[in-house]
Amino acid sequence: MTASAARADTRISPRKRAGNGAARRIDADEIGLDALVGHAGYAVRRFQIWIFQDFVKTLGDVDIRPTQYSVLTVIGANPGLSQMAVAKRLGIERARLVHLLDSLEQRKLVKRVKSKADRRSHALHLTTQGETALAKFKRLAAEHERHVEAKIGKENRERLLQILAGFT
Amino acid sequence: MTASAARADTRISPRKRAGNGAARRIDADEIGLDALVGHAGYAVRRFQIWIFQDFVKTLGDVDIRPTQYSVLTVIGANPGLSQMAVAKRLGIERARLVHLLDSLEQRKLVKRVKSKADRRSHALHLTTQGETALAKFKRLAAEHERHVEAKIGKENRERLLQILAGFT
DNA sequence: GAAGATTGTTGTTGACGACAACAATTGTCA
DNA sequence: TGACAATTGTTGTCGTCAACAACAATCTTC
Repeated sequence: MTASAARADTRISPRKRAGNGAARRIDADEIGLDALVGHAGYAVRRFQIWIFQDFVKTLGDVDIRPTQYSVLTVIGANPGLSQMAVAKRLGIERARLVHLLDSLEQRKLVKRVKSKADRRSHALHLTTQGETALAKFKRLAAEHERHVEAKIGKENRERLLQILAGFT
Repeated sequence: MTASAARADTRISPRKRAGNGAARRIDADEIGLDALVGHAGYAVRRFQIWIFQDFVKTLGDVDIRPTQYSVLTVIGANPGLSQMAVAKRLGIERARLVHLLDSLEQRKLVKRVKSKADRRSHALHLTTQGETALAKFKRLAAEHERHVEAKIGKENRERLLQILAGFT
């Protein structure tokens, strides 16, 4: 590929010409993205930021972040799992999970039970307090999910989940 | 919502029962996620991690990360933009953009030109070297995009871009 | 001309992914 | 059985990234 062939994508958009010294004020929404549009990664990143912020805001009162929620959900659905198993399932490094569990255990939502079968590992359980708390978190998470629906549309959300089902 | 109603989602899956002391070995792919499946944010996060890693790997030889690529693309398509304009357009904090541009300027891909019109701001331009480099980056990014197609399917990728078009 | 807003910069904080090293324990296999 | 390799939880470091806060220089507005 030659430089002139590349220049076809790189050429500045015709509707403006800022020049070297900057001329007039330019709004963010009139700046061309060119090749950036059409990149799945960029769209996904922006969407991920939006969805993340809405989750944090919606679960703000209970002070639960997405990763913490995923850990609680998996433990709640599979009591007795080891830290390794949870980390593998969620794609979290086991080193990172240590701090997450430290925090959740400090808040009395999770407890680490020394495993009889394998004395290296811990069996993870929700506390009673953790179970009732998780129930509340799930209600708030469902509310957040409705925000997503309102943003991209009900059918689009379901289609999205279907497309990305292989990554869960 | 009562606690018993919540327990319906929280109940452990019937096909295993780890108990409190851990019993047999459990593979990661047989751990139930329950409510986590059906959360758009979780699926998007996992997908975003995958796509990010593939981008970094595919553009590994030229040592360009997704954010750097987006900055170069926007500057290439809109020469003369201020740092504020680029930051706003890409949803990056202007404080963060400073370091990104420091790195790109050090690699002689971008130059900050003192603006005549507004002496507070810098007009951003690609260097000649930066333009030819960006052309190569775009070829590699296109290759990455083909990886995405191979992963989720051509039509699913296009559908995804369509659904998320509002966030770009 | 004074007051307020904007731009680029520096710094801090915290979440997060990646990696390396370590002790305790378990598994393997010669 | 005993030596060696693998696993588990932990600690630590490093770099990326979002979110703030503060600041000097400059522009805008009245």
